[in-house]
Amino acid sequence: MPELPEVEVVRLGLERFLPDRTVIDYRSNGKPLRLCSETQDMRRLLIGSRFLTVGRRAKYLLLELDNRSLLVIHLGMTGRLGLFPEKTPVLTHDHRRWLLDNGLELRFNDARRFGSLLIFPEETRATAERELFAGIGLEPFAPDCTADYMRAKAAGRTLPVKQFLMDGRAVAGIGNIYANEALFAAGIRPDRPAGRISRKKWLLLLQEIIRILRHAIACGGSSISDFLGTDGKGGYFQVHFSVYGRAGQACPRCFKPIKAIRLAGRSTFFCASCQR
DNA sequence: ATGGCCTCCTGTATGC
DNA sequence: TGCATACAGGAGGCCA
Repeated sequence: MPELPEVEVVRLGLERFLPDRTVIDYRSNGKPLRLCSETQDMRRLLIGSRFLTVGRRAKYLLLELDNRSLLVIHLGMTGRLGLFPEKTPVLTHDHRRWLLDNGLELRFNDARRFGSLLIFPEETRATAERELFAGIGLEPFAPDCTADYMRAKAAGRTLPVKQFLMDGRAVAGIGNIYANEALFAAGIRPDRPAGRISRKKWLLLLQEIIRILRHAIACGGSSISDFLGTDGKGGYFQVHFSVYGRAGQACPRCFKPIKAIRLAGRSTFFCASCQR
């Protein structure tokens, strides 16, 4: 599922095509999503409105309209957004569709339906955003997301650092893949208690997180099985994976076999020799 | 407060 | 081939 880089790739795709487009129609196939606003609210607030900006916070996409309402989209594990000519056959998991004034349709496809689509009118959007993002940490690219900040957040925590990164309350947008990759790059074992990372290691880890996320965005994200950008094309950062999904294969640094364990139920990959 | 576990849902891979 | 099982990139809720 999409982590920060994949969501950012989708955002960049939408940003090229959505601004200035007016919504002509909205259709739902009635299948429930994890969270979804009522069809009547979507139609009332979106039809006749024009998209202005396409933003992102953590793994959420924020689409602002000219009536100042805000469409919030979360892709969950398998959500995809794509733009298609109106006549394109609708696929099984195309759950929601927005017809635009240029004959293209924005479609939300989500096999597992863990995604969310929420519309907030101008009056409630500020409150809604505050509640939605209340527990979410800093964006990794934000200037105030520093080693000292991370160290302070992790102080006293015995939780494995991988879970600390993925949990999003300190730093946003890092999921299973990029947590694994960043910890390898920084030479830190995923099961090391978050509170037992030195300042020097936090400096290195943050630097690697930023480098890897940027590189992944430049690669169009990671497509393991189902991530696609809005243009329907996959990313290729997966060819740069050092540890993720590489159990038993040679560590790119020392050539010893990569280990696979489960941490909080999630697949975890690391090199026991390079990561301490 | 913290951390572990479970759940939502479907598709795919693997093993018997 | 068919069937059962495990697992998948997220995230929120519940419980000890």
